[in-house]
Amino acid sequence: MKRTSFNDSVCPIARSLDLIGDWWTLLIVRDALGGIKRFSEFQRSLGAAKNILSSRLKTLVAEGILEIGPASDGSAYQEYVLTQKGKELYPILIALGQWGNQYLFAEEEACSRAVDRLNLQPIEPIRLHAKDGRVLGAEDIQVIPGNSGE
Amino acid sequence: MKRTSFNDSVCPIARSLDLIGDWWTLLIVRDALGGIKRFSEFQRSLGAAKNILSSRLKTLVAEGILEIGPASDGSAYQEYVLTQKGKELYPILIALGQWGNQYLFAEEEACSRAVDRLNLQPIEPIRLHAKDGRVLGAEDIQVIPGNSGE
DNA sequence: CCGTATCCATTCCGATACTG
DNA sequence: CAGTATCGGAATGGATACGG
Repeated sequence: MKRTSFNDSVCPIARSLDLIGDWWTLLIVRDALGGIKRFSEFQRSLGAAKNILSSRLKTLVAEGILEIGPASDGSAYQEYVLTQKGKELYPILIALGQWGNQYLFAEEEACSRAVDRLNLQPIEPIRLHAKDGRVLGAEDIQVIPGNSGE
Repeated sequence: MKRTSFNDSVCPIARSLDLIGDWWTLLIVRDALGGIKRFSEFQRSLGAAKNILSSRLKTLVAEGILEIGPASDGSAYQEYVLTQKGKELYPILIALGQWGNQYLFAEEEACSRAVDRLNLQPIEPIRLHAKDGRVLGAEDIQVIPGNSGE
């Protein structure tokens, strides 16, 4: 039996998780956002085996999150760059990072973080806004099912 | 060999993914945010087997994302409610939902969505802000490593 | 109704060896 | 350097049966 797939679920969260909800893919995207482009760089940064890195990159390309381009430096090899669709995953990564930073690290534990490139200042915590500008907390949000509850 | 664990990584994204980066847990949190509390309700909503639901709930409780309380209705059974730590996962879910909604659904395909509870209006797209108030896009963000690149 | 225990198929992950 | 091929072990996921 296979894992149940969510790609025909009416819930966009479920459908997203079906694509990127595994342990490696979002880390690959994280590194790609950080400017990593080459196979060996991914491998070194992630510490993943080559075969699984290869397969993940392949599916990411197939899904239109990464695309393969010619190497920017002289070398004859390809490189992997994010598409627009892939770049737009960054709020998810930042949200994960902020949550992890808050709940999974000790006070002054060494910890990488995403910052404003311009001045290297930390990014403001994510806030969700309503149409009228109110800030929305967890209790202010409700889920309207598309059809079924799933 | 086991999966490599990221819980001692210096990257908060990796550490978060180590906890919640699997296919079921975030969906459980999604349902919990939607007000689901009982075992059978989770099971019906998720369509997951009882044993795997049971194990996921157990680890979520162990991690302090859910906690077990007495049933609010008359019944003698327990129920699972989100802790603060668990509730604060909602930006991640919303980010996933917004991304999925934009890139994984056809124009007018039926699709569940999270809305402002007060007036059932859609939530504004997530924007990241710098300390000085600028809106930050994917290119405006940089990752500063804690120690190693991982 | 709320889970736990067991079983089996599938998948995943990591190491290694190999090709161009 | 950039992958592919293969292999064994581990964990996962699902169905079912069982106990409180």
